[in-house]
Amino acid sequence: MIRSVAQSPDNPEAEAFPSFEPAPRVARAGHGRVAPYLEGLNPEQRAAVEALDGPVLVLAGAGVGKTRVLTTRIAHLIASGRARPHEILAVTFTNKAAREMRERVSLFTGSHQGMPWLGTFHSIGVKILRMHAELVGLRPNFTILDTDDQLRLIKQILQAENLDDKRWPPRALASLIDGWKNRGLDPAHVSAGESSAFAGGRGAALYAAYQARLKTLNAVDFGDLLLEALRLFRENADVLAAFQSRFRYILVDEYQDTNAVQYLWLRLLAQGRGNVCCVGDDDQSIYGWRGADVDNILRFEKDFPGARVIRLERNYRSGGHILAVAAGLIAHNQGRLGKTLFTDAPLGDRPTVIGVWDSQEEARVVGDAIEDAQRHGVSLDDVAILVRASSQMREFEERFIAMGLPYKVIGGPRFYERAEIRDALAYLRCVAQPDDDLAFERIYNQPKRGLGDATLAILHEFGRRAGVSLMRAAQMLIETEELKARPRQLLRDLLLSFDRWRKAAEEIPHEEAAQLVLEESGYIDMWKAERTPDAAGRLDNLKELVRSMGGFPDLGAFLEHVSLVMDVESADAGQRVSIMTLHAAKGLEFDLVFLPGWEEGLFPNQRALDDNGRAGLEEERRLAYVGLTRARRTAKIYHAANRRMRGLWQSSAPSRFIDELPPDHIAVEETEGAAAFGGYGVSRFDAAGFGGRYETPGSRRAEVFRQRGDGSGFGRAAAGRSFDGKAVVRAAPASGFEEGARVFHVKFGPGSVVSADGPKLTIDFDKAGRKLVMESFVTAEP
DNA sequence: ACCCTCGCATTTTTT
DNA sequence: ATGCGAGGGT
Repeated sequence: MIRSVAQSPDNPEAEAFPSFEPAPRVARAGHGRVAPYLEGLNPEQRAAVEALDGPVLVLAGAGVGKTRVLTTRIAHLIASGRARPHEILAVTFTNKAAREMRERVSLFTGSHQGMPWLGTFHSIGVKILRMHAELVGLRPNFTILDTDDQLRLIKQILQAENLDDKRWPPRALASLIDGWKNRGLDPAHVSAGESSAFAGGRGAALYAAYQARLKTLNAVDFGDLLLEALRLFRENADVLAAFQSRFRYILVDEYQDTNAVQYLWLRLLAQGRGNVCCVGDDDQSIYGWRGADVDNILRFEKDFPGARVIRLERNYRSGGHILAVAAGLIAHNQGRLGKTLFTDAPLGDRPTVIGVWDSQEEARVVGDAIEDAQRHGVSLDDVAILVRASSQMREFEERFIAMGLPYKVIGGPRFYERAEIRDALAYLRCVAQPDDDLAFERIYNQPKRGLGDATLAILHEFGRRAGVSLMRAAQMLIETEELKARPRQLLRDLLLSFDRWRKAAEEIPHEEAAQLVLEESGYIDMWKAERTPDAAGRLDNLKELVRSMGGFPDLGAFLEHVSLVMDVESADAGQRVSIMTLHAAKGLEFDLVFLPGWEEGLFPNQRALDDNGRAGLEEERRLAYVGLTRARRTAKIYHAANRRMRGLWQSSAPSRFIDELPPDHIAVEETEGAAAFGGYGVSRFDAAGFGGRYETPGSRRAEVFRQRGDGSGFGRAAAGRSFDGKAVVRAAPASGFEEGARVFHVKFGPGSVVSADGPKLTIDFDKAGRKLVMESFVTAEP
């Protein structure tokens, strides 16, 4: 609810966030005076900072100063003498969040005092596993496989089992294993029922084979970083006890995103001192599809009896209308902890719902709106387009290129996932860890050096029987007659090179060694010789890779960083509009937010509904909530009556979420294209005998669902009103017009057809000039 | 070893 | 539509 609309001059967030410098001096708390870092917190924030002991759940809605509370809490723990930095465990999900927290904590504590146990779940998992690797059957220098390696390994296992990879795709097994690991299941605990989901009941056995293979490779995948850490604690009470007493205080960020393993792992640790503080927002739980379990946060008070729950509901980001709309929408979800954002800020702009004719018009009007905002002094950096699916991005990109509007796409393919970077890293891995078979396989004939599958098969076979890695197998085989002369020589050359590179790595700075490896191996030359347009970019990436190694003490540290971080910070110059998915937008904020594609099927996404029923719908709704709450000043929602999906045009109904927005807080607009259609086009259809159905979005949706006959559970009456007459949805009549045909358009008058593209006609109108119009608006000239 | 064609899927993504 | 991967042909 909007509690007050008076403008507050002392918005603590607005003042304290951008200007943290100079770093507040850490004063001793508890001398009667309030420690300076506590000043400027609102009462709830302050309660969340000061409730140090016992379990605490901080329900932090969007834009309530969550990060500030977390970092201040850490500062308070240290300043009050409750814990020293190395006695605090602070976990986040993303590297970005960890980095941000580390930076802000260091402003309080002074940069010399690091927080060794502040990091992502995975990085902390690695750290703990390296300390006790042997207890889970690994050597301390184990390698961390990325998804690519993981998949290739699974492929090999399926091949060894003679499974048809058409029928049983490796990807499917990979995601099953991933899911099992997310839920804390090792192969022995996978139920027969679940196991039957793959290769006729062999799922669990294949999982076991995969785990065994990882162990022989001395490797772990991402899931293991959590699962093995859990196993370590479960099977070694002494190790667990040591960590329980080490971590006097535990903080968890984004608790709503935790999965089962993370939860179990945390719970074990928290059972020690009991000082666990989880911060999260059940309304922003949008990662259920990758194992996050909202129930963890919903169950917190049960899991941790006597837990204190603190709600942060004072929002410092958005105007009152935006918050009211977001609140009205999310209120349609059941199973929430319940929390309503409010603000002292003015009501501000009403979120606008805009109906457009099709996705091209959508891109056009969004582009125009951005240019308009730009003219009014809005920086492009403060503008974002948040889409449900990345396939929606293309149309915006095309339009923005055409109009010369600078943009950036957030969350495309990541740096360390590029093929050339993976290849280069594979070389470095082979240098650092000669037994890294997956790395060796990747580069042993890359660039082409005449070593083919046949030789590799021999190495595999020999290595397997001798129980040694591929590199060692190669070393042994070049001494014998097993291999034909030519491959033997080629292999010998390669091994000699690696010996040389390893020596170099010890003697010269590692980035120079890396450069040497990439040059001498012919890898750089391979790309230089390639004359495809993207080769230059790849060479740049390789340069960037080598350059980025400079910041690390040695090759091993660099490789560890890479496997955990998987991305580099990119510095980009100039103002740009951001285009990203709603998922990628979580945690960000913009003055002006565009939310296109609010149509049934796309958003809420049909697949989410089909796969997960009401839970899926509610997660979609949370996604909508996340999108709306990104906006500081203005949110614009679009729905198109027609959209090209998978190559063909489909008509679509406005999203049910639009009906759920509180009508008093939104504004409704429609563009000419949509208006003409819904407006006086209808009577023409009637006259023309098309039997034009005049429908509300709601009735149309009802019909769509009736036809579909699904049971996804959307019987609930729409809470809002519908926007009558705004978007009539109809399939385009089938008949066509010949090129050159004389036609009459309700708005543009007479003209001649130039060309047709499906239901869209390009027409030279006698008076209005050339226009692209929908066929359904024209009739043959009388 | 390379190229071409065919078939297939196509929500969201971190570590 | 489009792009990616596998498989087959040259």
